[in-house]
Amino acid sequence: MEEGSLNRAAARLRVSQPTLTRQLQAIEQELGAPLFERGSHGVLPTGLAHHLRESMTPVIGAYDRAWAELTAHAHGRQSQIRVGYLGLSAARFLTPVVGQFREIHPDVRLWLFDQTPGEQLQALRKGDLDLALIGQEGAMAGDDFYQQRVARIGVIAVLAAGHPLAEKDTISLSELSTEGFIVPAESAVPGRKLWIQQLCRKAGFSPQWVGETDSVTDTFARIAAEQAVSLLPDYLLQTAPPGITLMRLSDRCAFWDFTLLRQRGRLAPACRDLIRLIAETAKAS
Amino acid sequence: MEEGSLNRAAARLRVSQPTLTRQLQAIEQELGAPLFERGSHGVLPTGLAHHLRESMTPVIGAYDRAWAELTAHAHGRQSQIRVGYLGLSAARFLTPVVGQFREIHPDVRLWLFDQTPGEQLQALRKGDLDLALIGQEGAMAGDDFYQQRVARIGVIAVLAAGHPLAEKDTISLSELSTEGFIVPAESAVPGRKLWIQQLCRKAGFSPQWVGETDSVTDTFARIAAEQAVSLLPDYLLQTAPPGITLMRLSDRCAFWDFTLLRQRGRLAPACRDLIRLIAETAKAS
DNA sequence: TAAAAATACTCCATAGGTATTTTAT
DNA sequence: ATAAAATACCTATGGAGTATTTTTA
Repeated sequence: MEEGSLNRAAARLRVSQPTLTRQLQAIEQELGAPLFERGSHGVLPTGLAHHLRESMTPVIGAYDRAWAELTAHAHGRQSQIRVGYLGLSAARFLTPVVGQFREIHPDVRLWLFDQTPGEQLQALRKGDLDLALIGQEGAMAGDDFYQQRVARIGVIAVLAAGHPLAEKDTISLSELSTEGFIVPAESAVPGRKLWIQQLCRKAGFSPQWVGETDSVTDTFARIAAEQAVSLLPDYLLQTAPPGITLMRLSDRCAFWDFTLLRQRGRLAPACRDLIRLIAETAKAS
Repeated sequence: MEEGSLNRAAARLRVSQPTLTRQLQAIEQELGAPLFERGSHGVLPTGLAHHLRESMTPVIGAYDRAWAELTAHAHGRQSQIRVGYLGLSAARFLTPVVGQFREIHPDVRLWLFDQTPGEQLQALRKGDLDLALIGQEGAMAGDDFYQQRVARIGVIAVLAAGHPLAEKDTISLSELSTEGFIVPAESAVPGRKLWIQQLCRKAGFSPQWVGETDSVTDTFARIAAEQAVSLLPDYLLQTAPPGITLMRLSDRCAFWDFTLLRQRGRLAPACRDLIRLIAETAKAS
């Protein structure tokens, strides 16, 4: 269209004139109507040619931009990192890190998403997250993602305030062997039930399940109401609501691992730095 | 990504597994980073693969929609017709046609653009119009577009109200041979000057130019001020402002052709119908 | 008749298939 | 040991080039 001549256009495109003729004929045949009218003066565009240019130019532009973004990403120059975290817990590691990271990589945008472990895993699987700061539940991800332990923390027992054991100074896991356990639903906190099960087995008993809940709040409510018990990582120690007693377990083998999951594939420098900062902060705390 | 296995994906895509492996390797090499991690369990997508899908899906969608629109157009099923017209004149032909057209093709959207002849030609060249309802200026388009005469109308002389000739009952072109002519600029009304020149030559003289203007209003103003003259198509007969006298020329060979220009290429049925309606209306008037 | 596009014909690159090997669990 | 991906090797199609013919102003 710009040259008005297949010969000139072919020269500009570095192909021979017959080649361009054939390419044009192929498109015209596929479309079912001519794109140019030919004459001894050259070629003149039809209305269809104008429409083709009008509608395809933005598509090609979008493709080029997308491809450029992809190659940049592939070469480790990514413009954003999306991190999922568990509001109640990870803020402890994450908050101080954000500022440090911004200093090292001011041009990389950091997105933080406060999500339940279940949501984090789902987001990782959809590709909506690059990193997930997840708890013990990370083990559930199996080999779907790269894992790295960030910190190992203690375990607390959740008891109704009026529970006999709540009077004691310390508590060990085996003392809970006859209690009824309540766990969050698998969809909300995948692997929590399994983790409790494994802890109890190490303590020599098998837990007795009396119910599933949808949230931490709900768990507390039912424990208070039904005199049941549960186990939690100890970052929740300060959050006991009225009617609930939280007690650190004395067992040395009872722990909870803070895990960082990341998308498979090459690790971009910016992402590597972020992970390093998080790990250092976690180790220090 | 959906199958989690090159074998299954290859089966779904109706190609062999080695073919898919090679295609994947080609893209990975071009990108510079792997899209999948391979194992004896199948393949698992990297973050890059998620990004690729995320960014390319809308591009492919846009391409498919654009191509569908183009093939529809190529097969004569166009969803719109864009018509440029000269407000002062073409409304006469166009207004009654719009309603009739809507009855025949209720699904085809009609866009009407009030433009000067110069703008119309430019829009046609850019592909922004499908049809242009243009005056004598259409002849200037040469062979760039398909032409069709719609109506042949008379010519009027433009005189200052106090001009000696303005007193007469009729006027012929040859009586203007000693007058000074004013024409709109070539950019605004291409070919107007040439048309007047040819008319005068038929009447046996060569016009004397005394100026160029930017618009019809401007032309009237300068004619009134400088006692100059000009020629116009007779659809402007009723529009004489104060201080200006418009008189129909008696010469039978002085006429002005109303021309319809259309984009090159196949004529869609809807467009053909529209042109037919315009031609019929013009003939009747 | 001259400029431009279309065709004829040839060649080679590449995409695809089959058979086989390598790898990882 | 088995399932899955990678490789080796071969074939055929299609895209590109050169030389030539056809077309039209």
